[in-house]
Amino acid sequence: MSTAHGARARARIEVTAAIKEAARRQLAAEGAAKLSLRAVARELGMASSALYRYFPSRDELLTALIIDAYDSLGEAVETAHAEAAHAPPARRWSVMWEGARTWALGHPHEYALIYGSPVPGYKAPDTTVPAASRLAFLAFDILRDAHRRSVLALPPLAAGLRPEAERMAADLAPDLPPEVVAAMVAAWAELFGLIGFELFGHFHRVVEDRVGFFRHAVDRLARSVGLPAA
Amino acid sequence: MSTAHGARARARIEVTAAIKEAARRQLAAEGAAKLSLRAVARELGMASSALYRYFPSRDELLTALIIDAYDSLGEAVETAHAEAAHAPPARRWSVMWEGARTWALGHPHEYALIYGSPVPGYKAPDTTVPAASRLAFLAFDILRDAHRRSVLALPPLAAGLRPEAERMAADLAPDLPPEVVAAMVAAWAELFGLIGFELFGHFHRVVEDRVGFFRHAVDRLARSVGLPAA
DNA sequence: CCACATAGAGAGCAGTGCTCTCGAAAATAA
DNA sequence: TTATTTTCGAGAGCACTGCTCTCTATGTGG
Repeated sequence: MSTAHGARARARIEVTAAIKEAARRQLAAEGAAKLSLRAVARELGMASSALYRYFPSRDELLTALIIDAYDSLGEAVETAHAEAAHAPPARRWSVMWEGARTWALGHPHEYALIYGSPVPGYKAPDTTVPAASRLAFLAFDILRDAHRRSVLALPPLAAGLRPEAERMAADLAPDLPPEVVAAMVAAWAELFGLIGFELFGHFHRVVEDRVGFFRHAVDRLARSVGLPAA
Repeated sequence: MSTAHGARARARIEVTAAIKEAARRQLAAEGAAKLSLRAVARELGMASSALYRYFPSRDELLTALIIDAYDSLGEAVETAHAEAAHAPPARRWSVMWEGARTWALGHPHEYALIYGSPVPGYKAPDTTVPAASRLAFLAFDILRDAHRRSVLALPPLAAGLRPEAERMAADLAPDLPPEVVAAMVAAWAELFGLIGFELFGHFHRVVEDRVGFFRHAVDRLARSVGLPAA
């Protein structure tokens, strides 16, 4: 068991959680750039040096918050999707991406942390990969459902890209057609492009009906990955 | 004339340019987070306080760099596009977006500055708008060309989004069909989603053939805005 | 019980953005 | 030309940052 070897181990995970909680509050309020270890320590009433017993550096704390943000997004999307879990694939697709957008609008700084510019130098530690994959897994699950129901069309695929598409399919979803997997990866990036543009102000004075615009794009991208019209 | 009222005014713009140049070097080398006014001053051999005669704050310096980055991107894309200026619209479309991607890969930190997460609090000053619009202008120009040649198809448009599309068209490109304008805005965000994902490492271990993948997406998005196949 | 590992405090270092004052130099007015 | 005002740069200083030490209590495993 990794739980409660004693009062000390228990205290450690409690303090770790408290640090992350305070840091997350600060992150949500001021953004990653202004997240200060000293301020976190101050809020918790402890010396700033003591914080280094739990996180060896500011970047490590940020990495922990990044993983949490991925999980938070994944959980929010899964929750939003749950009530449409038995709906047709196209509907599930819409619901999941609208869930993603809603989470992003509600957690702009967390979103910026994971899908904006990488904060420190350049490392995206491999530890973030599993948390980051939750969304993609759900999307592939929806596509698999459509495939099973034989309502999944094959998106066009340039001949030159076929080997790459087959490689991606083998890695990500061997039971789906390569055309679909390649289209899905593109749609994935494009959807976060839409969300990011809205969130970071690039639609300022350009798009007014944000909800309608996003919904329309989600629909179009659904067809681009082979899903039938909603 | 705003030029050279005297040696003083001339010196001022020279020093201003030198500051921006040093700052840009530091930005390209270390990223926006590590851009330090004191380091810039040190590099120029002047007191850090003297720098405040030229830029009232670090954020103002960053804003200046943001505008420069937009201009740099716009110029790079226009230059790349120039040699295909008389090619068919679909070819011009491909060339311009590949130019955008190339610039982004060559200037990752500048790209992060303008299309990544907004750096300070949240303001995207209106002064950045004209520089930021150069790309969109070029894209609309290409679409206008296709429209004039009668090779521009009408993308599908949900009935509910028509008013919004008409509003966008009136604002951005009154001589283009609303369906095209709406599709173009979406494609614009989606293309930067693709570029950003590649640049920020989200395609790590997912997409290998980055060039082919991007090219394919650009082609697909060309058709999504009504351009004929290349 | 005791040696050991651990958590926390406090001081301190090098760095940051930014503000202030003060002297020199340039531009302008008389 | 002389006098005045504006501008520029330097230096000191403030409050803050991340991070590294050393030192002292305090739980923990043998």
